[in-house]
Amino acid sequence: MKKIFYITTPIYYPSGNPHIGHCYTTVACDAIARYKRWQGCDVMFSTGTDEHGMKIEESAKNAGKSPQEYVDEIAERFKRLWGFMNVSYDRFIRTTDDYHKEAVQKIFKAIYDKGYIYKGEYAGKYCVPDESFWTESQLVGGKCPECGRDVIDAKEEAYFMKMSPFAERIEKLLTETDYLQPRARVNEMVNNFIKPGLEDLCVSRTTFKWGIPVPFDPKHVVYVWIDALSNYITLLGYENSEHDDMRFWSADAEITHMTAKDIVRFHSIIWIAILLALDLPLPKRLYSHGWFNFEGKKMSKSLGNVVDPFVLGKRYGVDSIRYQILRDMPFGGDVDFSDELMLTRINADLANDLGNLVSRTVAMVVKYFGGTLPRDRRPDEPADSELIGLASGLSAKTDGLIEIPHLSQALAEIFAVVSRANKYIDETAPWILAKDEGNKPRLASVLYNLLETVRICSSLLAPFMPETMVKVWGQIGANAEETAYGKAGAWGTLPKDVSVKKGDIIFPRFDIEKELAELESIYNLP
RNA sequence: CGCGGGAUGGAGCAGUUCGGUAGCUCGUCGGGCUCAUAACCCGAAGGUCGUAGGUUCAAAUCCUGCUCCCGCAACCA
Repeated sequence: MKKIFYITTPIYYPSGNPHIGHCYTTVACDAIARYKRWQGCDVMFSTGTDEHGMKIEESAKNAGKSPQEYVDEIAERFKRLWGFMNVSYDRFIRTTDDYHKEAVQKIFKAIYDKGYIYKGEYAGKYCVPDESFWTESQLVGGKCPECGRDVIDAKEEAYFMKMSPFAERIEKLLTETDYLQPRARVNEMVNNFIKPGLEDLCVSRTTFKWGIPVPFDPKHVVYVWIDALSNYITLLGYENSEHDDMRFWSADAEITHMTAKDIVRFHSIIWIAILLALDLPLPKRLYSHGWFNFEGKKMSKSLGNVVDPFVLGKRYGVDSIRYQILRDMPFGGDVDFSDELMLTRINADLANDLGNLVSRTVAMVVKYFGGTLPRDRRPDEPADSELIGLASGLSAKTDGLIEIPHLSQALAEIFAVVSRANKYIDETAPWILAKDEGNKPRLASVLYNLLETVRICSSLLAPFMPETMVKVWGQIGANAEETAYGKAGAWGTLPKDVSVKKGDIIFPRFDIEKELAELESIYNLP
């Protein structure tokens, strides 16, 4: 039976335009989803937008639009970006989708009927003119963060979900399994939230209307938790007839959530409580990655340093951007993003190492053999064995790293082999072999070994850079069958008399100084 | 004493679990090569691993104090 694999991005809050951070999470999921499909798994890859709440209501009002018009526009922008970035999601959920709203009401009711939800009072700081509740930590200098005026202590009726029945099982999941990755976050969650005692969770509000009404008490709307987190199951068909894919949320499914570190709490505590309340299986892994900081500072719109993925993708190529963000985001921590770092990475790895390797290999097959290798061969065990060993053992390594998922390291392993291949060219010096007709069989072996190495590396890179790797295959004469998962570890897959085809430069090299100046002027446009 | 993470050659990072000659990429300098995208290959310089102590035959790694940076602190990917 095929392995069932489900991977999710968070559903993004469309209070602004999507940026490089959204791109990272989504492209990482995309690479994993593509890799899993390539391995032959039954894959579901989901993303979407979280469209309810007070902020949306307000942003819409400020823009002079209805909330629905407003979110329609922004959801469209997210979809456009994912299309542009070649994100192969299977399903895009919007929390304003009818089937989702219907299912959330049923979920809310179900948890209520089990006795886990009760009516109580929400106490907080209230700004009278803005009609908004704030938490202590949201206040700016003790004042309303929106308008800067004084706030008062106030209470409102609200529904709460009990957390204590689940605390022990949540703690066990975090401390005794590999669910939450990286491990360092486990302490953060346990020490900050579980040890002090989980507070019951406010799951409804009455101060705004833009949300899903509580079915048995419609002056309340369902607050973010049950609404947004449930997307992971409603999009599979839970409590609705729109979809029928609950096999992805079964005990047989390998369920992976990917999020940035800021929403770890929601996925490691609240979401687990909801699932336990519903008696549903628990996901296998929550991978939380760090942030992109822009030259040391956190990205934010107010600092004006939000990186626009459309600009970068158009200028440098979508695959190059995909590669750079996945390669430079290490496991766990934050990373500094800068245009210079990005261009350096693209030049060094993609243009100089990989692109140039393809280019020089293909050029030699054309130059020395007219584009088609002869069948006569002379292998040389000692000289070839290291390269062949590394290349044919590569997929076993990346398989393991994708599993964890250490994407940056997986890419590093692949590029170590690319580098080894470049070195192999120097060691074997094909241009010298070419001078002696008697060495032609040896020369053919060398070039074949290079083509095979490129075939394996490009197959493994295809989930990360889907568009350009197809171009590579066109040049080295590889077809779909030869780049299949089963052939990634099989040396000698290309036909002996393989034909290559020279093509355009796959990854052009950029003049960094010039590009930095150009980008500067683009970003400084009014 | 709210919780957690970090500080490693000019830049960006790995190594810290379980102590044993300090590693990678970029940059710099020198050399090689000419198949290739001014690419590729080889070599070199450059670090008292934030700081002060402690444990040990031996500490980037373990322990203690301190300094600085960052995140979280109940809706920021």
